[in-house]
Amino acid sequence: MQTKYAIVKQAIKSKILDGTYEPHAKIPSESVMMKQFDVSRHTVRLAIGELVNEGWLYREQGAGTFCADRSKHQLQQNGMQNKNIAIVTTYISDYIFPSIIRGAEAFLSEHGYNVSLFNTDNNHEKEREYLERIITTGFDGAIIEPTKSASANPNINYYLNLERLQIPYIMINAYYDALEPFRVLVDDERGAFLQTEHLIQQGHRDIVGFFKTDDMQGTLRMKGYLKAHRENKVPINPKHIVTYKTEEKHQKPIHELEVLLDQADAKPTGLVCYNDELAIKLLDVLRTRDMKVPQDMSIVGFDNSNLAELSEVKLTSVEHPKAELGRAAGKLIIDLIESKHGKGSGKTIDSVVFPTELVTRNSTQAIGVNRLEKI
Amino acid sequence: MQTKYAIVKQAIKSKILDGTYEPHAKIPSESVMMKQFDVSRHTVRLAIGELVNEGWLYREQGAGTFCADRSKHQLQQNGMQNKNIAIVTTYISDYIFPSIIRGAEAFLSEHGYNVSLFNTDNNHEKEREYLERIITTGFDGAIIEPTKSASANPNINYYLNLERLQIPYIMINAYYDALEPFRVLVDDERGAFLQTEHLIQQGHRDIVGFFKTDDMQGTLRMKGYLKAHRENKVPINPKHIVTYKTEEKHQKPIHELEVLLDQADAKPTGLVCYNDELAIKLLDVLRTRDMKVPQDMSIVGFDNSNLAELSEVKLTSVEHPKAELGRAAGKLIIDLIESKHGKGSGKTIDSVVFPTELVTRNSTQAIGVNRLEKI
DNA sequence: TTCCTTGACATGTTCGTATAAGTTAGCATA
DNA sequence: TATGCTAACTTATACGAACATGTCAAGGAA
Repeated sequence: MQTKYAIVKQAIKSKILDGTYEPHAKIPSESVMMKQFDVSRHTVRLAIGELVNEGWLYREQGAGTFCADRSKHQLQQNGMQNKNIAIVTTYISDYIFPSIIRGAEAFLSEHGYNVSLFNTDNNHEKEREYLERIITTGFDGAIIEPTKSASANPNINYYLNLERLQIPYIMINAYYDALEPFRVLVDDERGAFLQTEHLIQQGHRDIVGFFKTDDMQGTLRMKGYLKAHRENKVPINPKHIVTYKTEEKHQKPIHELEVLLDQADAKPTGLVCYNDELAIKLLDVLRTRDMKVPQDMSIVGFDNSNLAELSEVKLTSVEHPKAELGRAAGKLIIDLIESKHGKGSGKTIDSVVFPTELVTRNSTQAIGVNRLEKI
Repeated sequence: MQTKYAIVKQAIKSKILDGTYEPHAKIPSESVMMKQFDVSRHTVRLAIGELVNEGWLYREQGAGTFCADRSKHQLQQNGMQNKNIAIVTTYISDYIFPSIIRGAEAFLSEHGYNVSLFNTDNNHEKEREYLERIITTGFDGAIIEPTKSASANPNINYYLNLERLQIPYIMINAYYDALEPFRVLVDDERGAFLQTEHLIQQGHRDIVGFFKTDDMQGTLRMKGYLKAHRENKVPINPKHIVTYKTEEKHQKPIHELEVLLDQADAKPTGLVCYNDELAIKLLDVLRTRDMKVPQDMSIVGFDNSNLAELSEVKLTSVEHPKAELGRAAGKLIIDLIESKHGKGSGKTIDSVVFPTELVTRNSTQAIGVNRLEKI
């Protein structure tokens, strides 16, 4: 879509889908749109004309153009009679996401639902596009991993419109606080608390924490890291907190670690990592400097992914239920859909928070042992 | 009807109905009509535009406007409401499959298709269940990774039924020979040939090949392994071919390697692996025996997955296009769907075979170096 | 109060013009 | 003969202007 009329058309359609224009409400006149979009009337008419043809709007000469009421026809118009559920995630092919999706797919398939996948690349624009598609295609429910969950979401109207249209949705891994959605999560704060306390109990004092802070998980994990220090009365060196955004994940943490290793004072002896993916990357940095893990440095990962056991250094990590989380999400969305139809009215439906526990392997070591070996 | 564009519209419609304009015949160009009816081009376009919307005509930029074939119009109304494509794979969450799916999802999403996922767990029963679902739900096309592609498929009737119902499908990674489907593949035989020849050229003679032989890829890769020996006139020790089935992948190859390492004669110096996943597992076996890679043993993987660079030993491996393969599959199925509706009738549609190449890293070494270091 | 006029504003129709982009046939080149 | 390029023709997009026609509510006339 790069033509002007297509842009105008999309803008109008979006406002219909996110509920700005309610059924039978009048939309701005052609001349108003002309100024708004800075295009000629012809272009506006072309855009509106197509939307009228597609049934989104209707015109009344002399009165204006109005939003059509699609709710009555929606069921018949869209051919998907069967049970369909959309899964919207940030990165379907990376890291632990395939396992989560697999868990949900398995459960939903068993119960006769088709699963459609949408990948946002952590991009709000794409998220919006897919929410539009979910509304127009007539899905029965959606499992959504929020995009950039630490910041406010510009698509909040779409979620509210989902509620108005009675399409159940749940969020996994994180959620937008303002919506208070049903959700399936891991106890991230507690997980990071365990990561950090594990190192503190082994005598580490200079512990660097690496956190991706554009999503909710990262900020909660940072909170857990801080809490572990506070409760154990270990002072925190502000330099030892490294935050980064998704776009920076390939460079910034690596660079920051190298800076920290180069400095003379308060050299870190332990690393708390946002996830295993990062831990493996940092491991590579240490390898190039001939630092041995765990003798010279302890590392704790998060998610207990398959990466944790692949390398010669098996990572101590925090368990992430992955497939079970996916299953739980599948179960929750089905419960919501069926309770909507009054089938399982007796059930209590609740969000799920998985507890976390530490899986100890050989990437961490008490700091005393470290010293003994050096002597 | 007294407006000018209505008069023009009616005049054109009459000529369609009385047969002056036959189906697929070109109608006079806009500029000709301008003169004929003595109206502006805009008026002509308005008249034609409405007829296009009503399905009487279709326009092709650069070529002209043509009379539609109304006889086929009814078919389209039944099937084509939403654009839905099914992807059926053996293991959606493991290894390189997420990347392949991601590639296909990206391409299909860009082109307005919804992607539904089905996971067979390499199980014919499940495959059958999903094929039924694809037929009954009314998908527009399917991308299928065949289950146990080395053996005959009990669901062949379902595939034939797809053809009868004119639901296009393609196969990826492997295919059932009897069906001769459109397909997107990697040149597996050539890939394994490169793996093996690489070791032979470095002086290795006792090369063990590990192949999963319940799918087509494994049998083709074994063929490439044999061919490389034959063409380079290196005799093959039958003990040095290890075959296994999917269910055995966690035990049998590991066990067989240990047996081979324990025996006295013809000790292997190189390992050709079915894929990187196996290579990493075998690497762990060598670690427990304190054998060093590549000094004591050379290993070649297949697929150039992300596993290849994670460990301290970076794997030499054969490139697998993964995401590009997914994209190509997406493109192929869209071409098939659209050619069915007569849109891109001119295109030539063909299966795709990606060439393979070896990516050399430090898991392989010339055998001469090996001996020198030992002395 | 009721009815009618009227002006503001909405969409509907029609003209004109310009540039962009895709298709095709035929010409020129190898 | 085959290939590549160009020119001519087609529809696609976009701007601007003018006038027609239908709606509606405010305000004056009956």
